[in-house]
Amino acid sequence: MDRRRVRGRGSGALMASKVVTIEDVALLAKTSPSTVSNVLNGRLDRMRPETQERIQRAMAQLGYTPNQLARQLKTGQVPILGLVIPSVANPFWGAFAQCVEEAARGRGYQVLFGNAGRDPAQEERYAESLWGYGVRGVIFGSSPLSLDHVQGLVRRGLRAVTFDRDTRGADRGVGVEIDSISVDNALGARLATEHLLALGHRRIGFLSGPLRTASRLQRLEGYRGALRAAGLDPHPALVWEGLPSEGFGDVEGAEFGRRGARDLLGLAEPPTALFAINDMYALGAYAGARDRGLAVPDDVSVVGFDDIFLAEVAQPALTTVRQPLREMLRTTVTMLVDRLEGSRDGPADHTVVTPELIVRASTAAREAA
Amino acid sequence: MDRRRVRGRGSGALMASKVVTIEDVALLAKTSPSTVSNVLNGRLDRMRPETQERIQRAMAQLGYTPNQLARQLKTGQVPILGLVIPSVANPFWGAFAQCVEEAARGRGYQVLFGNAGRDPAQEERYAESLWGYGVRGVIFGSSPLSLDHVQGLVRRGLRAVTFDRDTRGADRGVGVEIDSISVDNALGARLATEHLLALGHRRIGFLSGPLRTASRLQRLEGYRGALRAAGLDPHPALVWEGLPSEGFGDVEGAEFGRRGARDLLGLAEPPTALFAINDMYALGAYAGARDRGLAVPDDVSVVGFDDIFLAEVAQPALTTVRQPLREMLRTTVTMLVDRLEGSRDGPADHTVVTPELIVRASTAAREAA
DNA sequence: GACGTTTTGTGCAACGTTGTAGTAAATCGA
DNA sequence: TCGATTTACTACAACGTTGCACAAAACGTC
Repeated sequence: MDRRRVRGRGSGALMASKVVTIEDVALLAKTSPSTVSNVLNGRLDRMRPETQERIQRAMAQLGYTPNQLARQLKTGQVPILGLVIPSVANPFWGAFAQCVEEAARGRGYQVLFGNAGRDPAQEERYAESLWGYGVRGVIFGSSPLSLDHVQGLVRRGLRAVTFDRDTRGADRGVGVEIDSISVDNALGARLATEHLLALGHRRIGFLSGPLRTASRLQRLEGYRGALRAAGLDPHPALVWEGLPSEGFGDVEGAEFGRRGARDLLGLAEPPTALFAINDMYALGAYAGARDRGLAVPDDVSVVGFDDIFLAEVAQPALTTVRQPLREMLRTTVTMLVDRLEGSRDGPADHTVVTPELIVRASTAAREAA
Repeated sequence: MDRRRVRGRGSGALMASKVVTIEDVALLAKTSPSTVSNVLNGRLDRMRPETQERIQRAMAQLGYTPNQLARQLKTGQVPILGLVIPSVANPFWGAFAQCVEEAARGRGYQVLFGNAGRDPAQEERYAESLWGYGVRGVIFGSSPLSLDHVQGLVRRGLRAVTFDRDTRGADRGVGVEIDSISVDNALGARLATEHLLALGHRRIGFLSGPLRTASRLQRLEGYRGALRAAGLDPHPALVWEGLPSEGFGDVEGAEFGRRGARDLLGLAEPPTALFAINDMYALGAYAGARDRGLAVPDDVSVVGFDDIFLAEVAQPALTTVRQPLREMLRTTVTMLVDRLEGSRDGPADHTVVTPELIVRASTAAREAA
């Protein structure tokens, strides 16, 4: 009986499609699958140029594309990096994903991404499924405080790098290797706060969503530290945390910022400046100020964090704390791929990058009221 | 000799990692790989509940994750949808990717995305590599005018849907099945232009990057049609196309919009209103107007296209033509998955969705100058 | 022309999973 | 107690590729 393919049977219901295999190529080129495989893997010294050329022609003629699934079934992994982020719909994470993809492409890897909305269960499901596809390296963008949910996978050999999430504590607990990279969040927040203090502001609001990530807590600390250093008492009422039941504002960051600004500016003694947890919140704060009939920067100064490209285009251009995203992610990808390919080993690396304050038009000296 | 794994050899240099296989589970559960496979595939009627439970326990204990690579080697495909877009860094495409991911998840698929920057060669490389991973369904977001570069793959069985790109012409040429979905671009542009005309504007600029996509040309036609219908002669000088040598402004849309607005508003007879090819351009146009010392909407009205979430937050809130992205992409994913799973067949489907004008604060009646 | 040597090419057993075709064990009817 | 059924489970050959170990030419060399 002819053993050639009979596809599309079974319960799976996925449809048939004709696939050109290495064997078809070998047949047409009058050679063996092994030799074709040798061509694919660059072992050209093991054949006559003439043979190679015949194979190349056959491949082109049949439109052959190697089946990566089968190819990597032997090695057990696949040149894909997993990327777990809260939501690509947020311009910050969009730019993030773009930078990761560029850096990965430079190393011959592709990127499989998932929006996990900072939900540990979702992150875990996601990481599990990546593992199942042979993905052995994952970048976690701003995860929840704990990484327990991926420890199992990491123990089994998953290489991970976290962005904006210091994993030093986690390491000690379980002896597991997780690299991390982040900006010095406390410093960034201090820079922003000191800038506002220098402009004469004394009541400075802190505009954040839920404080359940390491980076947000660090920014809060930086803000408080700067206030204390200036002899001011950080007032809890000026810290806006949203409602605990709600999300992190990853999709609706601007909406959160708007509501928060409206709330803070509606206080009996409203702040004269706002430090937002990120640029989307800050841009939302513009709208919130407008809702209260206040102008930026004349009535309220606003500082953001991240320096997304919208910061410069915004009206007025946003003063913000810049994270050098592209460079950071190049480093991240390098760390990860080096570990995957075995050229780096040893204890986890925790890179901390220095942020920079970019002064634009959204901050002004407090009117001598 | 023990045949258990010896990994990490070979030239590939990809590192070892211990992998739990179906056989390990079978061993621990004192049963056969086949039975474990039956559990995995829900054929529970073929075993005692007790056996099933033993297997479940073994899987949990070993932390077993099925190897999708091997699993799908038989079926030849994988529950992943490919997504080819210009750039995730652009908030529109970010939201786009998010919607696709949500819809795909609802159908049990994941999304592998790539930024192709509208470069046909890049798109082709990308589609090839997706094919190699067993991906049999791809969504193309706003591709170049021609789809020749993926025809080969489509003939081999790739299922594709294009967004914002009518493939009717392509079909006739090669008899290949490509579904498409798009908004009625001409109508959207007409709506926008008529709105501006109704406000009394007579010199209306058309702010676009290179006109090398179907959707952009259609929008231009809609704009021209509306002008003609109002008895006006569309003036070529009012159509800004950027420089042909440059990109499409997918990453730097706002920057393009800013430059274009600056150019148009610097004309001897400047327009009093601008219709931007998309919202990022429109937001950039705000900055361009500001550069010229003009205010929106007092001195210039601006209309965008897409209705990205920033449109509402912007200062002033942007009047724009809304594309119902979420619904469109749900339809797109449904079409694609149905084809993949064989529940839909027949000739290509070309869905055209009706856009809606959302009037906000960036347009105003022309001052009776 | 018999022997090494190099060059060029091939056979085969994996990789982890699936589904069919099968066997073994339990149950049943008479 | 014997065959016939049903139930519970398993053997095995794929899927497309890889890389080692091996084989067959081709080429000296004396």
